[in-house]
Amino acid sequence: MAKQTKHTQPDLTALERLRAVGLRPTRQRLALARLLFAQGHRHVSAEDLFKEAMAHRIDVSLATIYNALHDFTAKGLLRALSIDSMGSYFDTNTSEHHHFFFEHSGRLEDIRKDKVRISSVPPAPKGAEISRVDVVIRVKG
Amino acid sequence: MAKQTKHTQPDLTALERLRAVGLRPTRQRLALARLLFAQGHRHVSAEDLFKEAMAHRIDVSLATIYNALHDFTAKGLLRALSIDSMGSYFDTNTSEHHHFFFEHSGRLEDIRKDKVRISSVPPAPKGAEISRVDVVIRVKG
DNA sequence: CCTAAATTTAGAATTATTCTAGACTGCTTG
DNA sequence: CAAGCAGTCTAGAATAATTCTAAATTTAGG
Repeated sequence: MAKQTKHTQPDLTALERLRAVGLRPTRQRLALARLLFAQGHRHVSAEDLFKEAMAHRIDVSLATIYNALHDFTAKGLLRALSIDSMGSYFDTNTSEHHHFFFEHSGRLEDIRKDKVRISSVPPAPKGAEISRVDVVIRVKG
Repeated sequence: MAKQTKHTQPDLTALERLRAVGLRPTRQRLALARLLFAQGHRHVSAEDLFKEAMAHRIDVSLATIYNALHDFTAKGLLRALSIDSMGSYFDTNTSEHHHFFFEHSGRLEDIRKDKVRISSVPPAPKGAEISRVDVVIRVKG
């Protein structure tokens, strides 16, 4: 129970996480980071996080939620997802992985990278470089 | 030049397409279908199509553009895409295929199905059924 | 033609997100 | 530790994409 990959560091405190990426550990960023990374991996929208913060009596504005989500994403603490229209989601799992998307509920579920084998992809168009391959398995039912 | 798959029927008129899926061929649906399916496969936003219609002196409201895009999608004439946040796109290619997504420009490019080989996917969660597997290859540069 | 049901439309309303400008705060320095 | 500045936070206005509403129009059928 000591092994950690580059992308899974459950033991880091919110403060350590912010310091590690060079984000100033302000009161609100610390509080939000604690909410986001306390539990296992999650997919949250700005509104979700805002409500959660309110429930925890954390006084933070919606604008700050957006700022923090974007800052965290820019620094690699989160990964932005946009699978269905209307609304972005942020994934606390920044490691390489894929998703199930439940069409009726809009819910997302992680799929471990090794569960999907992509044995061939086309070469990147000239001048371009592949930055990521995202697989979304849409399910109904 | 006679072969056609279920999903590629370049010779159909707009009228035939609408009739085939049971949509009433109104003046505006016909005009929009002509714009959408005249040329090769495309990725258009509501705003794109609206501007294109205006350029062609087609008098249609933006609300109707949205209605038509959604109706066409529901009937399988289009496929909805949402890869980056802000803005949905509609793909005139409804056959099984994937996409390149150019991160800096936001442009999409189709990838033929056979160019991507997915040799294993996880089983659908119990009670669910896989409806589609979407692969997006994000490229930068 | 006449009617009923479907469609279109202008404009208001919603929703998600970003922007603005001023107030506040964390960090560095003296 | 006080001072100051850059970075951050916030309320509220502003934008942008999309949906809704209710009325006017059009299509399909007899």
